[in-house]
Amino acid sequence: MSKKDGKYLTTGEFAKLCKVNKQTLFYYEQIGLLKPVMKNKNRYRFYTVHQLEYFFVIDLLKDLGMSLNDIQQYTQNKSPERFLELMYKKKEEIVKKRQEIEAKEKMIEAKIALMEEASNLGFNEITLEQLPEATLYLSRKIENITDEKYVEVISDFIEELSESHLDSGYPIGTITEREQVLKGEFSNYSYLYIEQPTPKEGHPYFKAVKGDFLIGYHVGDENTIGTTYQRLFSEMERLDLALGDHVFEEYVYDSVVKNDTEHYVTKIMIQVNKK
Amino acid sequence: MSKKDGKYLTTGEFAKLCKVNKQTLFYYEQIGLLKPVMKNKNRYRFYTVHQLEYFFVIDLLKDLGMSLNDIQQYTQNKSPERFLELMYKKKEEIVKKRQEIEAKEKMIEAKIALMEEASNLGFNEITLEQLPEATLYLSRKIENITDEKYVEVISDFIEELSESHLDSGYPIGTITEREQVLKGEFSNYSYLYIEQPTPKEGHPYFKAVKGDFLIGYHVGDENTIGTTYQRLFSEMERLDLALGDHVFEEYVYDSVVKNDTEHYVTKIMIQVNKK
DNA sequence: CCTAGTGTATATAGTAACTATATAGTCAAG
DNA sequence: CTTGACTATATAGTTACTATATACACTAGG
Repeated sequence: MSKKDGKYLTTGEFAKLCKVNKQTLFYYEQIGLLKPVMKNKNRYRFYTVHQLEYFFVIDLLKDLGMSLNDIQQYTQNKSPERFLELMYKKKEEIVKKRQEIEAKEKMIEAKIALMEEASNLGFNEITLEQLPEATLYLSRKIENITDEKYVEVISDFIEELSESHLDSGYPIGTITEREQVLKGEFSNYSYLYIEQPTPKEGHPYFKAVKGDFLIGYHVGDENTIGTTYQRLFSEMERLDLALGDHVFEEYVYDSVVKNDTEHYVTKIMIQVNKK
Repeated sequence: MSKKDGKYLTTGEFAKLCKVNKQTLFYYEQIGLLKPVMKNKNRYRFYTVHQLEYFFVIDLLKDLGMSLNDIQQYTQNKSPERFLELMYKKKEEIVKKRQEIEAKEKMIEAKIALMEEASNLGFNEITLEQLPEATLYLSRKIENITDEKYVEVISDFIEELSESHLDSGYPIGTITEREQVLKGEFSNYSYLYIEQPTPKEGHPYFKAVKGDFLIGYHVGDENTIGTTYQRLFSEMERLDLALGDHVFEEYVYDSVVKNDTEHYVTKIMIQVNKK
């Protein structure tokens, strides 16, 4: 074979360079997506290095969510203009995709941070802490709301988080106002919130929190959260503290982490004033 | 229904927030991945907001290439420690994935740049240009090589490009040395190369190119490239230029762009010296 | 020259993760 | 009391592989 003929790659060699199964190449040939440049008398397939570049573009488009069928459609009727057009479109898509990946990276970092914090905790301790300023993105008000409205608000809130890329990976928490807490309506929340470690411009509903908080953990189902509140109130009295404007609740472990509700942990942060 | 009961989301509502098909939730339930917290007497499913966070984590893990089965395995036997461990691993993976996306973004940019350049060209013109310094990553020497060796070198080269993240999206070009060109062996290349617009540290095989080049385009199959070389040689004589050390060839349009080999375009860059 | 071992081929069946379709029960609004 | 928008189950189809079974081809060693 001449040098020129030697440029051909067998199916196995080609598959290895493409990092795919040989069968995949048969499949691509079958659907008319990528045919070997030639076959010898024994029907052995031969590919070229140029086809490798072809494959890489197919792989790129596939990665960007294009179906093999759509890719095939494109290859049937291709031209430099159409290719350029396609690349412009895909450029936009990949930028979006990169941003999504970055968001997910932050989400993982947030989960790690939360887990590391939680692993150092004794959930029986009650502590008095001065919390630094934090930026919270709030939902619409949900106090005394009807069931349908509640679902609507939650839906809108979550929708908005993902649309505005505000989903930080931190858990969704709840804010209860002093008034409801005094009435013992611990689950009659006023707002949902999510913490934003790196606040973004142009979102009006942010609220900064800062001040003294009495912090405790409720282990178990939400039904029994009243008992933990009582423990916290006793401690408040002992420390001569008055109930502040808000109480914050956050899930520390969610269902992803533990199987059984008995081990669910809710972090309760009661805003307090020194008498 | 009390406020507490109102926290439940129907399958449709939940699916919408998850941005998936309702059927997908049925499927997840079937494989034991995500069960609604309760069903009413009519077997209507009800989900909670906490399950939404659960779903997001499933979605994250899925995105990072974990199979539903593996995710299910994990959820069967989960603990804060295991979750943290998983997150550490996934953090590494997502960083890698982000880098891949970034590489592909660059690849698209490179393709766009090449296409835009090509669209402004008349392929019949021959021009004399002074090319700026460019960084090329070279393969091992392939001059007078055997067929098997040739395939091996190409494979190693491509392997290395992807492994070292050197695949810039620019086409793989060839370098032919003066000696072979004089003998008329235009396809007896000495090296393969790929251009690196943003060179990286720590890769020894780079070679910078700079100087005067006579540039022309061959339209059509590689077999007939000799005629275009003759045209270029005539032009060299007319301009009183001497053949320099190397000739570079690059595919301008590859098979991704055009269907027919008759329209394949090879850019030929002949290094020249003024006599 | 024979044979073992690796490669190639085709044909067909199986898989994962949906996705669509058909059929039927539920429920609130007019 | 019916209409329309929901819910349910069951089952079949789809995409993009992936594995298996069977047979032919090629190369190197005894």
